[in-house]
Amino acid sequence: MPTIKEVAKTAGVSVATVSRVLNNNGYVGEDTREKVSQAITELNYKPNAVARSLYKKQSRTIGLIVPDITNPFFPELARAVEDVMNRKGYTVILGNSDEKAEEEKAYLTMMEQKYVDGAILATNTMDNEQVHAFNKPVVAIDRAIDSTVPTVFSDNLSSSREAVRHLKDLGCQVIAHVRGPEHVNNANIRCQGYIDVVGETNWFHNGYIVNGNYSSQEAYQSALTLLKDHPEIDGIFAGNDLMAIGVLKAARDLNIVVPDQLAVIGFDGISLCETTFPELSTMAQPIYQLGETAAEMLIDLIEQKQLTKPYRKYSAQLIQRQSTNKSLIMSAHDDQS
Amino acid sequence: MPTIKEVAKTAGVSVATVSRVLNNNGYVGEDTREKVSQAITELNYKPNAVARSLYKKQSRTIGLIVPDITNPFFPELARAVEDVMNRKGYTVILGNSDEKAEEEKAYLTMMEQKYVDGAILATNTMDNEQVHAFNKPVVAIDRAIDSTVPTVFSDNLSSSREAVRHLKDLGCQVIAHVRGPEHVNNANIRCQGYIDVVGETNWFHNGYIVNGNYSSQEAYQSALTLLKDHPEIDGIFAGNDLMAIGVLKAARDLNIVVPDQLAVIGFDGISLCETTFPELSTMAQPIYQLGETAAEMLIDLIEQKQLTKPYRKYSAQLIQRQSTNKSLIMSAHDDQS
DNA sequence: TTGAAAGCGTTACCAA
DNA sequence: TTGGTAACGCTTTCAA
Repeated sequence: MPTIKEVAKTAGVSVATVSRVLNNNGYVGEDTREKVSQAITELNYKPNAVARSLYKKQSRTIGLIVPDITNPFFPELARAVEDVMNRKGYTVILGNSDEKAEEEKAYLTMMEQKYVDGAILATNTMDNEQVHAFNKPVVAIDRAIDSTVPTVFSDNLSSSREAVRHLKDLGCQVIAHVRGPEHVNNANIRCQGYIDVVGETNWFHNGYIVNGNYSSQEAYQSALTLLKDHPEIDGIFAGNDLMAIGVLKAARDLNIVVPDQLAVIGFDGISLCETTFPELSTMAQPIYQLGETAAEMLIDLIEQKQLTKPYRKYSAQLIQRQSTNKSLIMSAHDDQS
Repeated sequence: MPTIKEVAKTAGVSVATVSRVLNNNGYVGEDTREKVSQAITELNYKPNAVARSLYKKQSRTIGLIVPDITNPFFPELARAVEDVMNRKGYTVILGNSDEKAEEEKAYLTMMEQKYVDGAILATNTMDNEQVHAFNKPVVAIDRAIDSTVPTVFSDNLSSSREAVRHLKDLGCQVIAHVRGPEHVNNANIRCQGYIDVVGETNWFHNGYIVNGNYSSQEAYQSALTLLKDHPEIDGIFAGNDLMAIGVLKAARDLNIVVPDQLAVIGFDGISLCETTFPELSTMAQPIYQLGETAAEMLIDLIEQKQLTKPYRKYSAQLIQRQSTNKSLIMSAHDDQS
């Protein structure tokens, strides 16, 4: 790879001049500019980004840390982030934290050492201390780290309420909840939304809340027990789609027909929902948009622009599919009669 | 962030000495080493990776280019790559190419400018010229770029044959194929595998091959037409799982019962297969392993170790689930009788 | 065993 | 309008 020096030499000018035409600043005579441009194309010169970074203390690189890219929620998010970053000339470093604090910490130090310009953290185990020790712009996705960290997230509370209300509207009498892990903030909020809607009913008790740890497998097991112990349940709100899929499986194994004996709704809006049978209703977060917004905010932060709104709350949208389809329930009843 | 200079100063030694203890090479007296270590921890010093890169012309960073991280095949691959890279102290840059040659080219030049140490290319549109212009170690995944580029891939030919043979063994009489895009190498090979097995049968003609472009949607449409036009079809081999899911949907819409009226098998082994109904049989590639191997090969290449085998072929494994489950077919017939 | 200094490829300041 | 040069933070050679 040719360096700026060689370009200067073949153009017969100094490196300073080459640098000027490269960055398009300072005065450069029209003819010299021409000579330099020629030399550049002739040598197929590409500026060395590392040398630039060293001097400028920035790298046009950002870090994206997710718990696990294998979790279907994150590829779409990552794609959105990468799309806007790429468009703006930034490069994305990807890290899987598995929600482990030490992993996240390791990524952050690595990023500092590499002069990363900022980071997007889609993670639930980062403490404020670490984030502030990381002395660069950060945007949190999906969870507020603390009030000083710009955040983009979904309105988990009202959306989960809406999900449960949807089940109610369908005519469900006894609605259970398969919740996510207790150490995950949004899981707690979604659970709260559920309680908000059904907590005061006369049938409600805590036994209707079981933990599925945001995992399809675990939700399957929990739902199996739950549905066996409580045949009266005719609606389930799962804290995410993965768990809802587990619930669907459990119902099938128990010969419980969804939606007519049991309505099921999930949360997140991952594309998996369309491949299940019956297709899964869900409170769909605008995943791509979340990622896009986070990326745009981070860039503004990096470029020292003022953020108009450091907190960006989106609401999830009810997508009704077969797993809570009333007309489907009706026709099923019709068939039986 | 403190620099090596400050460390040297507080330790009362030269930067050269600090560098020596940092890299653990050259002679350093026991007592000086101690002093330096103290200073390092005292200042919480972290070496500047960019400065290092500039000097060493390497960055402990590799690039991973995939067509689209949103395609369920790639998160697992990416995860595998990231896992081994992370373990070995490398950082992963992620790029989505959308199979566009110019995007890929742009990523490669960016990577050169950043002194990336090598790249893993999971892509189908890279021409040899570009790859060789990129003057760094490269490992291809899923497609041989050319014989000089180390590659890890699945044995698409024999695996697709096995898939079709599986359908035959089940007793399928007329087997169709929903193939992937024509410009994608492995799609052609998988199609060839299908032809190898059924091409000589008396019922076969080209109308039984339709294109689904590796997309669930398009496969759905194609399958709809195919199944309507050819009710005699009782087995479908789809070129990937996504398309198989589309086929499943089409069958459902046409009230064709899988597996007893129509057996369906996919290819890839993405986790989606377990969430469909009926659960999808597939030729499962060892996706994680492919990624792992590619990553390990790349590291060997970077560290100038001799590759024992520059071509690594894995065979996909038949995973039989409900969509081709014979006993299930049997019991279904029993039920009807 | 240690230090001085050159060099990695840029940018930006100061002079000319 | 241009060039010389210090500086970015590190590694390594050479000398001491």
